[in-house]
Amino acid sequence: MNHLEQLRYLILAAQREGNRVLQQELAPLGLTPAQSEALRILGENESLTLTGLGEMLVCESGTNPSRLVDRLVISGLVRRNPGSGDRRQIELSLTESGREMEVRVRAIEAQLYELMAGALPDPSVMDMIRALKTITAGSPSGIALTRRIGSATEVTKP
Amino acid sequence: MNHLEQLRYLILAAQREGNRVLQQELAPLGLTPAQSEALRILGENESLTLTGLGEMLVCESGTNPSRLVDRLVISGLVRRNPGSGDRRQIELSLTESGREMEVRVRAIEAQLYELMAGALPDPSVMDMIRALKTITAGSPSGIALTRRIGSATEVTKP
DNA sequence: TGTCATAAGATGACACAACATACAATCCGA
DNA sequence: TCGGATTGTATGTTGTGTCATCTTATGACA
Repeated sequence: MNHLEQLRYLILAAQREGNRVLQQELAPLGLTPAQSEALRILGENESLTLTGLGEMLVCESGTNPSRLVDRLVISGLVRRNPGSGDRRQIELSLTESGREMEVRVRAIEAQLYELMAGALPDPSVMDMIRALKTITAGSPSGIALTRRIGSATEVTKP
Repeated sequence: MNHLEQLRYLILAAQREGNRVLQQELAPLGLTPAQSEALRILGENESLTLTGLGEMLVCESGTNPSRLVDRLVISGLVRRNPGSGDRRQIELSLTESGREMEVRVRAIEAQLYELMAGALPDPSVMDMIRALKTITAGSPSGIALTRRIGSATEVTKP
């Protein structure tokens, strides 16, 4: 098996493992990893539209996350508000319960990152980030992530 | 967004992007990436059982790939043979058409690896492999990959 | 040898993930 | 301003991906 093939499968395996761990921790909250990603994004961005959310989701990049939001609405974590202005749009916002859940999600993710920090030395992390950025540059998921990072730094800026 | 969070999403994005490219190339053959992985494994291992195949699949690690095989059988690429010995088992083998398809899949994967080679310098690949191995060590997908690499080297050995 | 735990495979259920299509609201150019 | 293109959302379809459960065959042990 050549090195690049091995790398491809290792990336798949790492993704699966991260998801598996996250899923185990999120299950008691009745959440899936995809739902938690949406919650985090909605926690950081006030009144996104459905398309706006879809453009920041790394999972489900490309299509609109209508059904993902359906389940969050059913769970009482998200509200669909009629768009101000354009009547085709909806504006998404976290409910009170959704905001509480988002805090718990953050704590669970922090646990995962501690686990990763224990397994990976810092410089190795920076190297991987650089390499993976070149791989994903220009791809739908890569663009989604860039948009998301962009919006996150906006929030932390003064 | 902290570095490990970014790494987690980059791994997800890289996996999605690899899948997307592969899917585009495989679609004309009527195959999905998961199906192509199974074909490749069955091409390298004679008369695996369903569980045996499942233990080498990085995608779908954990459960048995009964339904994945269903579709390959329907497409006429794989045969389910009654197990010799244990009557609960089935033994999987590629049909003639399956063997041809597996050759074409190999060519398509080779294209993808050329694409990756163009984007990633060699030492960076080796670094990532080392880092990702530590992340996936002991996980179901990581174990599946180890098993698969093990069986592949067996084949190329004298 | 009878019985009970275990293993292989199939299948039901639910949630993605990616494609396509449908429908209504908006936009834009003649 | 009218009519067609475009956009935002919803939904149908197919194929995973994961968990749970079922059936049958095997194995182990009293």
